[in-house]
Amino acid sequence: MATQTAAQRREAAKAAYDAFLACCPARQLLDTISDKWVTLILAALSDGPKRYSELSRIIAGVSQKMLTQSLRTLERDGLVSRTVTPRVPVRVDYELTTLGRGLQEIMGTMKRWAERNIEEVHAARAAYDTRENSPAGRAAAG
Amino acid sequence: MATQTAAQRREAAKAAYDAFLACCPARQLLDTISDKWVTLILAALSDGPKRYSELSRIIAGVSQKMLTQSLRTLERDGLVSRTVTPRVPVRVDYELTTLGRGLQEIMGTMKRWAERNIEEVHAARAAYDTRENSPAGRAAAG
DNA sequence: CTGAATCCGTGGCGATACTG
DNA sequence: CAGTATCGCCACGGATTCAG
Repeated sequence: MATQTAAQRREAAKAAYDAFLACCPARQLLDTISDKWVTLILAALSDGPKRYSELSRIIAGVSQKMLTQSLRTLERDGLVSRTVTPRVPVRVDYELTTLGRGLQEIMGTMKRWAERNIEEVHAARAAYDTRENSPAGRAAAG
Repeated sequence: MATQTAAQRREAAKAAYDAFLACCPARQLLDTISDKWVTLILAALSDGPKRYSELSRIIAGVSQKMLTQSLRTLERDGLVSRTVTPRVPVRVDYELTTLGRGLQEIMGTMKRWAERNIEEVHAARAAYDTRENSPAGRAAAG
């Protein structure tokens, strides 16, 4: 019998859960597109290839580090392609792959749902924030 | 004109971008569902209402803090409803709202896409990781 | 022009202890 | 049972600097 069932069992369950999540395709997808810069890069590339400096200018608020890092991840995942043209100042173009365009369609679906339902969410937030100050609001009915 | 065009212009652009993103419905949606625990809670509630302790047990790896915090956010956004039954030990049930079920459908769409395409992503990663060690791989064609 | 490497501040998250 | 409050860690992102 384990001397420390409580803490250790919980830890084991957590580890199992993490392992499950690490393998979960949906989780991996979310980890990708939940990145702020990734979504902006995909959007910026939606109307054709762009150079590194173009992306940097279009996305504006992004740091070099995050732009490069995000592009690397996207390239590694096969969502964008990277083309180097070795001129005097080197030129690098990034372009969506077929897989990347497929991902954009998913994001388009999400975008449409969000735009249809965001007002309801905002209304719910407003109602919640109002209710939190009134005492009887959160009491329940038996 | 401005003595510090470079840094300040960049800062202004960043602020404008942040403001835009703060209003972007798709961004808000992603901020919600990109949360690890939120997705698990929504999944756990997909087959009917659950009590706080049930959720805590089902999700296993979650801390009380994050479970409560995530549930509060979901409630505030109108995605789950919270019902308090004031017995001797208080009882609280959480249930998906109509809006929450709508969100689940979106997540189902994402899940299906992820499962269909995850192998291609993994293949791309494997190819990338292999290529990064070979010298000629990332050199370009002019 | 494109990118790698480094330092460092911030905040999210988990663990713990306490309450009604 | 269902939270709330507090603290510490550390991963993430930004700014900066160096390089090909």
